[in-house]
Amino acid sequence: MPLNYINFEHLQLSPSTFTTMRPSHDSVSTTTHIDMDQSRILEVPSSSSILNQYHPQHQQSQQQQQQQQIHHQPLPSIINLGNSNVNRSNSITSTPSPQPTTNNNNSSGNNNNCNVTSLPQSPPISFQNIVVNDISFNNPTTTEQQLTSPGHRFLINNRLSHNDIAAIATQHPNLFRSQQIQKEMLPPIGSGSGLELSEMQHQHHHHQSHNHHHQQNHQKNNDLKILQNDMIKPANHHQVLQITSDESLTDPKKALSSQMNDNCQPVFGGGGISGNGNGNDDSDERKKMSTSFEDNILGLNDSASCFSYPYILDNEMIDADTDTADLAATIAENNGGGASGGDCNKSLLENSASTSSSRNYHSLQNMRTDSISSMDSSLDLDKSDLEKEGYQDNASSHSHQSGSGGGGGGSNGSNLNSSSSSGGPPNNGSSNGMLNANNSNSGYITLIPPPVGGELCPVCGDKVSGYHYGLLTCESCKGFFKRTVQNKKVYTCVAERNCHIDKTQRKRCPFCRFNKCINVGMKLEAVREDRMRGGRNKFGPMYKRDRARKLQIMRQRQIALQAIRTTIGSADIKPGQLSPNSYQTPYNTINIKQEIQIPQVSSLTQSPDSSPSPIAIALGQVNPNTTSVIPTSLTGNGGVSTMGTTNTSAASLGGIGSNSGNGNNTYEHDSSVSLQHTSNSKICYDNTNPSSTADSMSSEPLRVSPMIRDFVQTIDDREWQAQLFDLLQKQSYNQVEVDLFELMCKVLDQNLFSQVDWARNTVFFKDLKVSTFFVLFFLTLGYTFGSKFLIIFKFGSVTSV
DNA sequence: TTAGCCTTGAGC
DNA sequence: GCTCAAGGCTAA
Repeated sequence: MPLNYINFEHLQLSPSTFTTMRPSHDSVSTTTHIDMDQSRILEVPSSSSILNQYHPQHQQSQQQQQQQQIHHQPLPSIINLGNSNVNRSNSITSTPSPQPTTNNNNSSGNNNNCNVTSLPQSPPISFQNIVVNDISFNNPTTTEQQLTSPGHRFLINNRLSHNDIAAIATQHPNLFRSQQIQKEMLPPIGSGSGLELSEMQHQHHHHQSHNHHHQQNHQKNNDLKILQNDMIKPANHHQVLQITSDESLTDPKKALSSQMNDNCQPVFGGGGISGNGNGNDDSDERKKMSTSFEDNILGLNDSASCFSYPYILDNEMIDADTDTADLAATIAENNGGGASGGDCNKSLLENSASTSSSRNYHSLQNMRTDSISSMDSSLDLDKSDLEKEGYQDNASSHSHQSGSGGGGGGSNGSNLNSSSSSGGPPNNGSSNGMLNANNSNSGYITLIPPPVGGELCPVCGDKVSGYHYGLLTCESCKGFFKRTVQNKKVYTCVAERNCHIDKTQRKRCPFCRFNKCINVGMKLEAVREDRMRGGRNKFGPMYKRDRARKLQIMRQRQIALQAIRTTIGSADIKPGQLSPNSYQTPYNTINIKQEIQIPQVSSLTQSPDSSPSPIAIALGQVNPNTTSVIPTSLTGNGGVSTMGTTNTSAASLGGIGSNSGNGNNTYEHDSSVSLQHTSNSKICYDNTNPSSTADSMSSEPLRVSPMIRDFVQTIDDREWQAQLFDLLQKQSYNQVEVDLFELMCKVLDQNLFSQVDWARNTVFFKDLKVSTFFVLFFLTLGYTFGSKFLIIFKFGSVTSV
């Protein structure tokens, strides 16, 4: 029996949609209007919101007044798009949280996370929630309708605590060479970049009826509505929504430039909202679930029926991300290729959050070269391979074993979860989750899997209990998400909608919690409209691939790390020298950790691991609002031009510079953000048009941080430098923030696998057993790459090498 | 309302 | 038959 899903595609706007729950306390509330004609978000007192709904003229009048009031304001962050399907004569009204009137630090652990808080003029950096704008893609076939789908912005919860950052700054001064950056890197307690969701408008769509069961359980709740448009209210009092021009819609770079302006804040306003009177009879008004990317491409289309739902979120972009990742995985698998580098063992990081399911994979895909492919194919182990070597997919078996008797030994002793669960730091050596160098006769290299139980919920940091609604979450967030969606609950944040959500505070602000759920990738459509129990849904294959992907990524990274270890010698690198004491993890904890903690981020062309890291953001490499690379320029010779700074968000974030010193930035080349324009049923992907990337790359100046620049400049190997440049160019085009360590790992991986591939096919090695081959190879590699490793560790603030 | 545990059932 | 991600139940 097909499962039924909530369909977010077809929404109807009705007065009831705009009914909202008022805050429990008496506070000032405002209403955000999105005037699709004027491309503005306006805020008026909420008391008029309903009136506006029934009296458009009144609303229009108010809008005009508001516009007059705010016209003097410089255009702030421009992010969102309306849906072309929406009758633009309709003004959409939402009731955001009350405007703060008093100052109350609410994210430092006090018990009231929703106290009214004043809005700072320039919100400080928060590493709790970072708005990441998704990257658009250059697809000339994208229709306007597709392009006017929700703006694709994301929040990533990188979960670097303030203490983390402080520790990093202390122990890795090289990462914080700029005093300004250091200053910015230490966010004031209680600060937080708000999170805002882009939303879209939908028209009510005629429903398709589907036969289904369990209709008796439908909850026909016409009163409770989730006004996710609450989320769209910018932190700034006078945010302006701008419907991006057609030009910007079709050109991600121009879209970017249209979205950035001098008043960029860590929080952006959202776009249009959708409403649904929800007067639908669920039994009759079934809707065909929107065709997801996976449905179209991967043939996973379920004949799901859905009911309309009053809130529209950016879930489809998350779908797109995941699905794209799936596609990428599929393509890679079909090509016999895999990925280089990849994730590290998550359980190394006791405090890490859950892993992005596909993030690293994408980066690996970007890294892949032909020379890697053959090697990848040899390393591309499927689940059966892993199990053959003693690995078990603990996501499914919850059994963690080291294979082949290597590592820490025993059936469970070597997995990192054991060390993690014991409260102590992970073991060093082969049992610490890195590659187990035990080369069995089969040629497989034993790896130690990342236990699901060791991962943390990306929403609250609690223990993950499994895949729930699209990603690994804890049981409580699963239930919370389910209750919210099923019951169409309306939440209101009485603070700034950027409440910190963790295990201890997750109850305090359901609005922000749900917001976070959405932004980390929980999928609304995974909640069954018909409440049917049991069974599987369409995400099953995605979960499966995600697991396999993680295993593969982890494995490849471990191989690379093992190469480093073999080359340099593990005795020379002590974990304590490589990571903050607070984590006691080997290798570059900072980057690995951040990489792990960044949850699913939607992307079509960018790799998920391209999400800006907190370090990078703090370093000014990216604009957390826009995923933009701070527009320093790197030429092929490593030249940098840092132009004048302005009061852009980048500058406010300690950015190195901007591309314009006139204070009137257009960010013409700072093409970090564009809206990922999709619609539920018409998702446009450009995976088949690599030329567009190449074309743009050739004309696009390279923008990287000074640290990256220095790194590249330091390399004396021209070939290697060229490779780096190529990578930077690709990532720059793809709006990918270039993380230093990630970059180094990628290059290292690329070189490693290239050399492995080369060596494997040489007359000297090809007849050797795999195990023997690796031993000899790594010895050779150590000689060849020695200097490069030194460079890497030098830049990784490892001074003892 | 939350969150831990239980039941269910499609997919393998 | 097993897995596991859905929804349901219920004590707190």
